[in-house]
Parts: sequence; structure tokens; C-alpha cells
Amino acid sequence: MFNVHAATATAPAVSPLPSVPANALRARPLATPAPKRVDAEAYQRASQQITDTLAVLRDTLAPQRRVVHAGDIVHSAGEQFTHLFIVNAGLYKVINLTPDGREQVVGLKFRGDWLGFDGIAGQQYTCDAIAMDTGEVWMVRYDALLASAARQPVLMSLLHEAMSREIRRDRDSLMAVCTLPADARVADFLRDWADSLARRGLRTDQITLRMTRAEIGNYLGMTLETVSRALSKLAKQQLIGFDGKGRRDIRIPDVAALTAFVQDCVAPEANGGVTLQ
Amino acid sequence: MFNVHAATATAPAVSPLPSVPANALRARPLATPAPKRVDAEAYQRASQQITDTLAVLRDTLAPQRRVVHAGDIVHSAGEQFTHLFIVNAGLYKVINLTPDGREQVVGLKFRGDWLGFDGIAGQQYTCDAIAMDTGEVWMVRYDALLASAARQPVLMSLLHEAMSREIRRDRDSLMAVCTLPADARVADFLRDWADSLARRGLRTDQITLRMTRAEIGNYLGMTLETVSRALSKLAKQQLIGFDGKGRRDIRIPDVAALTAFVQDCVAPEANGGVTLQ
DNA sequence: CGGGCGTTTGAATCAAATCAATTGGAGTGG
DNA sequence: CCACTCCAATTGATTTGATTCAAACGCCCG
Repeated sequence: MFNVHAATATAPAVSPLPSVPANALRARPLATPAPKRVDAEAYQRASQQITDTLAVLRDTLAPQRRVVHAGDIVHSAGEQFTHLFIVNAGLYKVINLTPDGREQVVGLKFRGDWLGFDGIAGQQYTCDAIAMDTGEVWMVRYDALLASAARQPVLMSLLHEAMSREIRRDRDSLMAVCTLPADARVADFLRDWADSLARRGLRTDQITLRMTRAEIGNYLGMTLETVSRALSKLAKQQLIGFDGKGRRDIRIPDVAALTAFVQDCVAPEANGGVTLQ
Repeated sequence: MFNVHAATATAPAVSPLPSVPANALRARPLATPAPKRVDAEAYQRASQQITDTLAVLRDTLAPQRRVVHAGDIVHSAGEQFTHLFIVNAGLYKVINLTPDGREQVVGLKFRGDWLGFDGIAGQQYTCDAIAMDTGEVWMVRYDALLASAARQPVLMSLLHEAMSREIRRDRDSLMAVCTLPADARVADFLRDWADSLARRGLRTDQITLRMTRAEIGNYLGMTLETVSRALSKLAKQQLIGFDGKGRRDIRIPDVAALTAFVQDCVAPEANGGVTLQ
């Protein structure tokens, strides 16, 4: 893990394509600490956008609503693909399975996310989607969705954007697993969770993980002991705090500090920060 | 890495949903060595399907063709999203970037794959797609594609299936990185590559990696030295062989043996195989 | 022929997994 | 209410797999 070797060690190769230089993005200065108010506005906008999107879907599709409780299976691997599911409320884990018996949490879904995209290609779902809490999903027959979308282009856009976002997010997960050490991965996981909540207009200073350490570890590619140690370390540095009786309620006083911690793991000497071990 | 702790340690929770039991798929016997002829037929069918799909896309979209050479940039992160790209020939790497400067190969694309899905959501690409060899991509304006697809539903299906496949594949990558030790990951990488070739009607006993060890390692989340060691180990066990002058032409006498090697890494004692170290 | 790059291989080090012991709640039943 | 069990979580000791550091080799190309 934590590979420092360069990835793109290929020849410069003058490109005939009408595109910006390969390293246009890399050339920009690192660390982009945007002002806090802008973030707050952006989050509020994102939250409103999710609400609006759900309203459109509800009004144009009149989806079948289904209330779920912790442990309920929304769809499972091997099952015939018929529906896509839109998360209106609750929290869901997506579990992938391999023929040889390995299984892993490969995604977590919140309000506004969709479930079941993996089923489109092969006519059957290739993973389990399980509710981790009481919630509500909207069921939409895929063929009905296509029919509606043919008449209402906005529906098609929403669908494509949701799939596109999922592809992006999966890639980010892969990157986190491949390029961050265990501590940073846990920190990034919490940061990401808080961010997901923020973009849905929820408070981020207090999050409730509805997962065991084993599940978190499975998601992040490490053992439960390593997760526990990482959390303890973050707590010792005051980056997180444990609230309530159990150790699943986590307080995040400053999300930006978590981000900084991740940064520091990536480039320890770059930042002038004191590495208080 | 190589987490053995159970992921789904949640309460059984009787589900009101009309779905198969959670562990219906897991209960089935492991190891599914399908007869070889069936595989060959399936591969041929897959190959024909890709060819047919490309023919449909060519005929209905009349896409702009673009010849590329090794190192050419198909699209790059930050660039305005306008086109999707369909790979007609060649091999491409997809490189993801983070604001803090990390970069990673997050995907490899072959004939029939699409490029650029990540750009749909935010109106700009979030990664670089770079040709690793001479090839040809077909450029399709996204808005034009939507317009055509509105009239030709088959186009829409092809698009959605391609996106769905990508989501699946990304999840499988994540699983390989999270649940397999380094040696197995390299073996799985080669097996997957051979499989990709086979499904495109190409020979699999002889593959040419157009990547450095550093790039392979970056893709698989390990260092170049570890990749090299893993390859040497596989070669020592006759699972692969080095052809030609350089060490990038790899001969795979028996793809099934590679699969068995991966299996054996996952469940060493389960299989009655002799663990010839 | 010599320099540069990619690759291999060995030895030392380190981060994370494994093994093991203990703590702490939540739930159950006397 | 308390004793009991069960499971999640923490923490420590040890092992191990992968990284890091280092050296050498082979190939391509000027």
C-alpha cells in the first residue's frame, strides 16, 4: 500500500487531440482551502438539488414506495433485475460477492442515491443492497423508467447523472484504498461520511455509524483491529470524539481538520504542520 | 489487507421484501469449473456481441473517428465534458487524480468499452484517458447521442449497459484490491486481462502488457518491486512465462491455472491442492 | 560504447495482520 | 435488581507480508 511511484511515466507524446495539456490540472497549486461560507452555500445548494430531484422523480414516475428496516434486503445478488431503487430515506450498504466466496462492502448509499445500476447489464443484480436503518426506497421498473424518460428528457438526465456519479465515487474509493495508509483511510471515510451528510443538509458534527468495526474494516480493506486503533488515534488527537454510551456515535468538531490529517499522511513534510504523533 | 472478518454481521432481521434469502447465493457450492467448450462458445458470443454493438453504433451515430497513438490523451481531467468515446481499437488507461496530488490508474479499456462517463455528472471529466497503443476511438457528442437514442431505443440500452458494466467492473477492482494478497492480485490482473482479450476474440496465450511495472503496481495498489516479485513467483510456478526479449510479453499457458492460484490464495486449506511454494 | 530507463533481486525495515487477553454494554432470565 | 451470557470494541504482543533501500542487470537508442 501507499505507493509513491509515479503512475504516468509514459512518453510525453505530442497529442493531436484538441484537449488541454495532460498536466494542466496537476500544475495548479495544491491545497484549496475554500472559504467556509462558500462551502456552506454549496452544501445548501446540493441539499436543495437532491430534494428537487426527488420531487421530480416522485411527480413524474409515481414510484412505488417501500419502507424498510435495518437488515432488510432491497435487492440481492443473482436476483432477476427488474427495478431500480431511489433512496428517499435511510442508509444502505452494497455488498459485492465473488464466486469464490469473498464478500465486501463496496458502497454506502444515502438519500438521493440510486440502487441497482449493476443489474442493467446482465439482467440480474450482482450484489446485495441492505438497509442499515429504517428508511424508504422508491421502486421504479426499469422498463417503465425508460418509457417515461423517452417522453421526459429530464428523467434521462437524472438517471445518467446518478450513474456517472456512481462511477466517479467508485473510482475515488479505489483511490483511497490504494493510496492511503490505514489511519488516513479511516479519517477519509469519516470525512466522506460527514460530507455526504452535509450535502444532504444534515448536521455533520455528530454522526452515527450504523456499522460494526468489522464492517468498516471490510469496506476500507483492513481488519477491525486496525479500524479500532485508527479511531483511537484520531480521538487522541482530538480530531474526533466519542459521544454517547456506545462507541458508534462519533463527534467531528472540525471536518477540515480531518481533511488536513489525510493530506498530512500523503505529504508529511510538505505541510509545515507539526506532526504531533 | 486480506481481511478475513465477516462483513455482514448484522441481525438476521426478517425481511418483508419479496426477495430471495440473503445468503441464497453464498450457500451454493464453491468452485464452478465450467466445461471448456462452453467457455469458448461464450467467448465467441461475447466477441460477436461487441462487434455487433460497434456496428450498430457506427451505423446509427456515424461517429467521428479518431486515430490515436501511444501517449495520446483522449480526454483529460478538468476539461469540459462534451463527448463520450467508444473504443474501436487499442488499449487505454484511465487515470484518476485527487486535489492533493495523488494519481492512480483506475481502469483499463479495450475495444467496445466507453470512455468519459465520469464527465456526465459535473459537466467535466474527472480523469485522464490515455491511449497506450495505436488505436481508434469514436467520438460521440453526448447531446447528439441523447437525441439519437430518443429515436432509437437500442442506443439507449447500449449506453446504459456500458455504464452498468463499468460500475460492476469498478466494484470488482475494489474487491480484488481489498481482499487479495499481492501475488493473487497480480495473478488476477493477468487473468482478467486474458479474459478481456478472450471476450474480444483475441488469443490469450500471449499477452503484451503495454505498461511498466510501476504502472501495474499503481493500478493494483502495490509497489513496482512487489509486482516484479509476484511475476517472478508466478513464472517459477510455470503459471506464466516470459516470451520475447523484453519482460512485457507474457505467455499464459493455462488461464484456469491462474484462477486456481487466486482461489488457493483465498482459501489455502479448502482446496486439496498441493501448495508448492 | 556508454547513458538512461525498466526490471530483477536481496536485505532491512515497517505497517498492518494475527493472535490473544480484557473491557464494556445490551439483553436475558432467575 | 443482579448475575449471567453474548457480542462489540479496545489494547497489547507478536508475526508476517509488503515496502523501502540498495545494488546489479539487461535492453534500447543515440
